[in-house]
Amino acid sequence: MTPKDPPNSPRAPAQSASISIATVAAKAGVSIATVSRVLNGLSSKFSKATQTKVLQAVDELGYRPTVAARTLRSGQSRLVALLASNMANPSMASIAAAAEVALRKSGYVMVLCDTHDQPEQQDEYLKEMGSHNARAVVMLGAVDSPELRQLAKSPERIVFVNRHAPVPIEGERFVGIDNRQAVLDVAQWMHQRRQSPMALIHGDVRSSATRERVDGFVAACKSLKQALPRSHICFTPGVSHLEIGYLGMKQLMTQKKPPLSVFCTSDLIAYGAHRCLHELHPRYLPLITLVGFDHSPLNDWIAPWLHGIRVPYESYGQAIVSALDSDKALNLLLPHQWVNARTASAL
Amino acid sequence: MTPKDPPNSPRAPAQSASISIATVAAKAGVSIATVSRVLNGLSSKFSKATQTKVLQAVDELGYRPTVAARTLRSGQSRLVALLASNMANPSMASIAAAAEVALRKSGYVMVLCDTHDQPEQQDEYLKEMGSHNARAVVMLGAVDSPELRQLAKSPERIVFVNRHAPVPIEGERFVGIDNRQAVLDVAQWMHQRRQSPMALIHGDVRSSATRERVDGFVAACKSLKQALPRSHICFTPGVSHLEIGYLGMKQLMTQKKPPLSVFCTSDLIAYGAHRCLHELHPRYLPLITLVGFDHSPLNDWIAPWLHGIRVPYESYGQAIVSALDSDKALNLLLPHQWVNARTASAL
DNA sequence: CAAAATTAGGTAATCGTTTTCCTACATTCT
DNA sequence: AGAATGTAGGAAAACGATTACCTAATTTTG
Repeated sequence: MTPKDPPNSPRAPAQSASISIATVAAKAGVSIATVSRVLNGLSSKFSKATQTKVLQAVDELGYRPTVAARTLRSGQSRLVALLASNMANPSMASIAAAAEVALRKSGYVMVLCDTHDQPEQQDEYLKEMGSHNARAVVMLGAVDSPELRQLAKSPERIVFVNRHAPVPIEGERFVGIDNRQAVLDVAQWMHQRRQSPMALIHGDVRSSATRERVDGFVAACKSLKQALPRSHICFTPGVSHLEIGYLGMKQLMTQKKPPLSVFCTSDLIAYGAHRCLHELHPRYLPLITLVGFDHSPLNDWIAPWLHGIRVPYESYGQAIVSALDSDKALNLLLPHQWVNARTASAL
Repeated sequence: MTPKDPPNSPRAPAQSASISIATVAAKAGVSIATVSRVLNGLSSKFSKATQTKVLQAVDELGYRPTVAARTLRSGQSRLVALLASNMANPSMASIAAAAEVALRKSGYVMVLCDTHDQPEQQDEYLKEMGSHNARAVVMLGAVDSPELRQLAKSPERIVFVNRHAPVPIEGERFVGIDNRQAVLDVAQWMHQRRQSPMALIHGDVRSSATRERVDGFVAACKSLKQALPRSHICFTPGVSHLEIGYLGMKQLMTQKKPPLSVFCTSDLIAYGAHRCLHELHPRYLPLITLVGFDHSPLNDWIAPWLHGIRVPYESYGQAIVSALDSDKALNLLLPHQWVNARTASAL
């Protein structure tokens, strides 16, 4: 037997005098349970005097509850995962930034994940968040996947942003804008300018947001009796939005009558279209009106030639929190806004 | 005594058949401890046969360990916090995206926090991450604060990116580029073009990265015998980089001899300078060479007129992980690159 | 004024892991 | 052959909170 106990008993890994709820309880002269109740605001369970004592002890010790213990016991955490389909897109980054601030203000902690629009990645993250007991998942561009369908059974734990759920789910919490109204605004504005022919370059319609914009724009043109031939609707699958814009514009310029105004379903597409004109058809640059969709704050600085719909990304944060805390289905459509280009001619 | 036990024992809150390590142990016919050992790769503690049994049970049940329990017991988590000083800056967003991918690949989970460059916010986040037992904190633009000094005592738990620690700390893990060499490259390039006079618009020098760029550029000019009068060095405190650029350029254009080439210590500053020229002095636009610093991928599309240093943000992710896993101080300087503007004249 | 209800707070079980002891063989060394 | 070492795995003690249950004192009610 070796009962000799060396002076340094390295039982705790590296626990430098970690203060737990027990420390607080001892200092305040109450039980652990009482401390917990005070901290969780379980009123009618403690007196004013006790509360003061406890809070003072907490303050003096600089105590903060261990998240892991709380999560383990209660089965709930303050973690909220934001699954974005593509963080390279500035509009997603804007939403992520806004969400982070708003979630933080409501006491949540945001975990950022980039799914790259791939179901496998998305599932991996969803599982991961499950084992973290995440309070909820904010889907910023969801794709269909097994885990998502599984999770959809508790819709209060998902918020869909911009893009609707890939399969209809009951009790969906949604945050976005009224795409159909927005593209109607666009079509009317373009129609009034009488810059025919018009054209459309769009992204992948598997995204509900893009689908709404495309369908809505086509329908609006029809109802305005504004021509929009098939040849003037462009989409290139499998490439980035920037390239979709570039290739789309390139194709449009081969038409007999090149368009005088082009609606792009995202700003990135419009950037691409602009680059194409700039590189290949600089003389057309001042003649062709480009209309985008998103209008990130950076546009004013680096794309002053771009008209478009401004999506109020800065208010998405609060909206996401509202959707999260809602106890029933919610379809939160935030107000969009038409924005004229700052410079008349293309830069 | 009340030994009557009603059929429904609602002890567990809402635990819909949650499978724990015990479930796996039962299914595999081994003890809980063994399952844990297999899962954690504690070899020489189980046989090949047992391993197979356990892994099969895990697979069949789709078991995933509860993170909270693991964290609580071991005192360590896989959480890594990324504290960014300003997520609205695209270069920060790039780094965040790259870091997320690399951290994920190494089994970490990234939590994103925006400190807005404020010490109080930073401290709040640092405390929060403490109570989450975060494995480490990645400081993307640190400011001095009490908690940071506290945390600096365990330097293996911090990685500084781009901006060095506000106070010198022993064993600092750093990831960035060689700013002095980069601005030397810039100065030489500008000098060779003989587009005098030259000017400099810079950001807040409280950031070590900016300070290195400013000092380095001034020193390089001196050693090249290239004039750079005081009046051609601009900085406006308290506003965004975009505005720093705008106001700086505006001021420069009031000089007797306006500069023909301007170095901006960040791309955003260059954007601002460009907007100023475009709005107020369009005729100078083709004459003045703008040089930026960062060169986000978007530049090729929307700022083809901009020269500058390309910072390899996409490789920051791996570098951050290396710094994190390093057992000693580390100063990781990634290779930068000079990039010419894609278009000769300003767009 | 007795019964009922409310308030205040302590005790101990519990969440799901990891990890420290053990024990029991099997193998290798002297 | 006996001792030492190594391998395989079980039992049970943590980790630090939350919360169900209980008791006792106080207040309200009929």
